[in-house]
Amino acid sequence: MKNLPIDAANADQLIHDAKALVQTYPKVPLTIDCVIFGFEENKLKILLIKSDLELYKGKFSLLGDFVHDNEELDDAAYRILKQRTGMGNVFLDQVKAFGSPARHPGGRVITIAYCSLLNIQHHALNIHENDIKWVSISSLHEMAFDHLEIVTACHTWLQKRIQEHPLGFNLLPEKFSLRELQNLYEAILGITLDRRNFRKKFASMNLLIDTNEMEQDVSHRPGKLYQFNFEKYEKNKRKWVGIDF
Amino acid sequence: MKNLPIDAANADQLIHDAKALVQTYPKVPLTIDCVIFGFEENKLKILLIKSDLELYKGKFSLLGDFVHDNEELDDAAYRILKQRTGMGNVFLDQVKAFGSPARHPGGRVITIAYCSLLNIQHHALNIHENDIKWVSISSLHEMAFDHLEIVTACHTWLQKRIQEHPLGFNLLPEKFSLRELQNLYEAILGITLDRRNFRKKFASMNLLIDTNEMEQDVSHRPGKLYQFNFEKYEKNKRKWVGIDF
DNA sequence: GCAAAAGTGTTGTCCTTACACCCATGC
DNA sequence: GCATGGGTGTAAGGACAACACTTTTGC
Repeated sequence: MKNLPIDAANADQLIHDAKALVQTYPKVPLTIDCVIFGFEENKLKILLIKSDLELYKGKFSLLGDFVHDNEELDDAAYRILKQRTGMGNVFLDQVKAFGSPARHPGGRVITIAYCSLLNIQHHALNIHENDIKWVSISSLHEMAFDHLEIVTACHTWLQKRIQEHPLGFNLLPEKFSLRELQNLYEAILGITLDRRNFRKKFASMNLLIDTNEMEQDVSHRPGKLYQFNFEKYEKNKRKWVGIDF
Repeated sequence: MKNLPIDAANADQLIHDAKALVQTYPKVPLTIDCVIFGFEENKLKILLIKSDLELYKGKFSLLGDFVHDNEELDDAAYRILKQRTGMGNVFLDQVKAFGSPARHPGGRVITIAYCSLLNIQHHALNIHENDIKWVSISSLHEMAFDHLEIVTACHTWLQKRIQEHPLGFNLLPEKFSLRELQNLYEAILGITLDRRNFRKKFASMNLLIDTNEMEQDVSHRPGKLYQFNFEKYEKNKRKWVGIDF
């Protein structure tokens, strides 16, 4: 189907009409909240800040901000992440919108939750502010607003995604041992895995590059260090078909 | 951690402060768009309306509306669905928020896409309006706004979900033949499946109830009709662990 | 009797699971 | 030499993929 060309004056009029229409729409405040995951001491952690709202004094809150005018949602999430951590080029994905009318005591605020994964030990990571902390997810029982619900949703999302996509490597140093990788999976999924089968599984994928380096400063036999072959993974992504529920 | 009780006057003050804060937040229009899937003539279809915006005259648009004050997002999606189809108690799930500044020609409008599955032949389905149509998803190449992108995201979402959860039954009559079920999977996934393996797969799940009824009015050997055992499924949901990418 | 789809089983391959012992290193 | 975790192989069972013929019904 081809449309006839619309002359410029008419197009202007139509856009003017569209703008007038949008003016009549009700408006709500819109924020982004980032659930920033890290992995440290074999624990899954999130980057949190003490709530700046007096009403939630002492409680932890997610890192968030409004979405600016003319800013893409993804860009807003990146901006928040960069402002708070100093790191760019980080894994980030939208998870879910939360918009319960009562979720903010000051009136309705819609928030879109983004999930981010980064390596806590990364050199570029740069957390100035005093009251920003890495908090173990298992120790979180209370948070400001509905942020515990948001964290739970993101954790569930992560548990699922990490089994289907090689996200977990974003939480590890560039070079890591198989033990670290397994600890990561066990921490996120909350289960224990058979070591031999775990190693066989990753060996059979042929997506780990042997760096010919070994762990340093460990008080036992050092393990080999690997890198994940993102390039190869991208080329051979599996087409996933299999009914299973 | 226990907090000391806060006296009522102080609490009022804090809430007042919170409200004052939220007043300062920038606001944007917020809508919900519903991608309503149906299955008819062995094709996956979506319920669409001709755009009411002059600028997109003749193009199809998703069914959407603003979110009302004090309305849960999920409730808003249900409201839109009910208004347009007459059906309640329908599968509905949030898929993704779309908020590109340029997605609406009249200015920034955030929309949250919801995905719904219903049975086109269901008696309660009640579509009055003339310009609302079931459109085959494979015939969609152009839509108003960014709605084609939204539809694509929902289709991808559905392809994934239908393999992991028994959603597909929402698109079929209560009683259905295995052939219909297979056609549904093939249409949604865009692949062909081995008939014997497909039947074996569902037989081994033990989640189909044999109704002892047969297809009527078919010009060949009639097939058995089954119902899905939602109750049993809910009881025995599999705990899904398996790294695979 | 013919067209059209229903219904059914077997085999080989692959993946997953369960499980136990020796090895390298630091102390 | 001992503690700690690294590294490896095998066998059994289960799931999946490939594949062809007979049966029932409408016309």
